[in-house]
Amino acid sequence: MQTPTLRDVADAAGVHPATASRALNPATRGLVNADTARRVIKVAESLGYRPNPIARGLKTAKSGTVGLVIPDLTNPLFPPIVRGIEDVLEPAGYSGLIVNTDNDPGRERAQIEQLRSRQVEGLIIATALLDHPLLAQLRREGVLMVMVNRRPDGIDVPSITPDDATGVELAVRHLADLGHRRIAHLAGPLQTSTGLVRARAFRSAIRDRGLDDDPDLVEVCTYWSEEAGAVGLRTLLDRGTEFTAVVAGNDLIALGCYDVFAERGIDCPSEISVVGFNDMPFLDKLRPPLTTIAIPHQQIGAEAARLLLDAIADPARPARSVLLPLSLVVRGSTAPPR
Amino acid sequence: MQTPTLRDVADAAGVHPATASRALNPATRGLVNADTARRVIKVAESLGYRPNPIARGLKTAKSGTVGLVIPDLTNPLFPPIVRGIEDVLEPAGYSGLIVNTDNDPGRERAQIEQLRSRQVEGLIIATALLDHPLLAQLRREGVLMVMVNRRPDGIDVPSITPDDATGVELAVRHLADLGHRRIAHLAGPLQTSTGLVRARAFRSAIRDRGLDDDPDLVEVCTYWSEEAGAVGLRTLLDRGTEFTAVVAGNDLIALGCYDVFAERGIDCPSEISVVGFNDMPFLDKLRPPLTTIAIPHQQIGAEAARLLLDAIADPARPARSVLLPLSLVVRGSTAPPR
DNA sequence: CTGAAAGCGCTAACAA
DNA sequence: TTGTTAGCGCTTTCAG
Repeated sequence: MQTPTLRDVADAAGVHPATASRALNPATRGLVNADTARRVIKVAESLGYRPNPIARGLKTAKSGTVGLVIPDLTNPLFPPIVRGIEDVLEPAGYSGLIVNTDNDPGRERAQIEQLRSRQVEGLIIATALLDHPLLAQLRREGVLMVMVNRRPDGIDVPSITPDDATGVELAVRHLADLGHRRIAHLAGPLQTSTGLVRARAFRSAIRDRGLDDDPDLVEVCTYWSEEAGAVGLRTLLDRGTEFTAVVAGNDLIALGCYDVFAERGIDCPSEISVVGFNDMPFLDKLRPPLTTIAIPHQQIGAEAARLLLDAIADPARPARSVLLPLSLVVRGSTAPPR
Repeated sequence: MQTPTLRDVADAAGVHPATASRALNPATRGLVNADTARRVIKVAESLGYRPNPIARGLKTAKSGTVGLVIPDLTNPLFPPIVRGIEDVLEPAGYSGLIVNTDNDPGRERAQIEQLRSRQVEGLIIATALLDHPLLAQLRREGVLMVMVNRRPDGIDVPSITPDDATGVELAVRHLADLGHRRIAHLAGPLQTSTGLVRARAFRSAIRDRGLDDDPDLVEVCTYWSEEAGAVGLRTLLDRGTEFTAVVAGNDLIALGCYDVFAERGIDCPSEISVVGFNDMPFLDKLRPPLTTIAIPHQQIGAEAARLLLDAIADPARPARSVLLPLSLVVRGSTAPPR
């Protein structure tokens, strides 16, 4: 026999399907005679009954799924976020549908379309969403959304982002405490909100501490990649500006610095200290282990899921946004200047 | 107006919903007058009609989803696999529902239960599934499955696994070619099929090439972890057995070796060469960059998804199993013995 | 080639 | 407290 339906349970328990439905649903169980309920539940168990959420969804217009829109699961940034999301979705009876957009606006659009047709109840969006109009349109159509890692400006969507400014501040303070006065910044692309926020935070952290605020100490990388980081550091070095430490826009950019160190025979940390950003896995295995700012990715995911679940429960509730605190992880790539 | 239904389209096109359904479904479009079909399609487009897979699923008993059962998305092994899976699922109109089991048999059982109630059409299983009976039961109940990274013995389920034996062979050959004669093996836990297969392959590769086949050269690690790898190497070293190279059960174990090298002032590769297994991300950033065996994780995922899709299309087709070839990535941790 | 009718499994009024 | 009825959006016989 195939998996039993509600009808089978009802028949076996000698009640009407509607009664069985009420008995089996904790929310409506109160409407049913306790004995009957018990009996129905027992029968359901013995039959191995499993409710069919699809059928339920058809009726209630709730699918019990949410869409997770990420650029690329292969980017080490995202697995912990997704894990955090799943961890709160699951106990709530929800499942996440993951799509990878590779940051291609066309795919993004198509994938979101897909998700919507699958009747997801909301979207957790971790992509850059270059196609800003899409965001606005989704909002207009009443699609529930939470943005991760990115605060959409000019549009009222709940978001959950790391407190990048304070993170940069942490890095600068750490270096200043070690005695560095001339600290460089290899910024990420300024079109990305992260790149911009961090670069701005860097300048103000430098100024706040009265360190050398020299525009030549900032170099903008064209991508968030090792290659771009290497290019950036080379430019900085070739410019002849003096500096004893660099705050990298993220860990990948810091990794690019390592390449340049090897290539030019520069010793880290004795000649140049480096601080990364993100705390990717295995950074502690590098020589030297990379000092970096840790982002609580999993919590970010968890928080995002909570926000979305809240929005689903009460769509009218105003959009909250959360800023998550970061922490400094001191390893071997930073030391006092010599 | 809410998202339009098939009825809306039919009304607007002046046809019966059934006709609209036929026109919109490529598979049944032939049953309909070409002109009518065109008209319906046009109307559907202009209305922004999106079919509701849930409703369709209710009727056809197909959900368009498959379950992905993995231990922990946070383990760098799995993201590429999942990505590979998604990449073939998506164009086929399927979505993957991911669950993390943390290798807890109870959770695994519950999660699979969950997936089944969500009417997944099949399961891609990447966990150890310690609870072997569960596997057998699922088979018995006709659940379509594909195993990843693990060949279930004694049970007829399609699987897609890396060709570990040849991988180990590759590593041993590489070291032998460099001139090593006494090669050690830090095996992964022998209760895991991977650990066992690799350890066996090691012995036979050694014998095949006429190298020193000394049981003292093999040490079994209790986990697939750095810590266990470090412990293993220390044991090997303390035993006093001579060796100039080690084949690690996986990259994490190799990383553990790096720790011991640092701790005992051993130079790699001049004193001891190391080969890892897996080619995790960022291995090229280590000092020295780790030579390792690369597993085509993404292809594994893609292949697994294809297998499952095939099984869904034709459940009667006999279980195929695929062995994927590995490759050697030579980096800086291997050199001729001195 | 198209329409009518029924039903997938479940839930939500409404009535009894 | 329980049963009746209807219907979510779609597909699929079966007629016409």
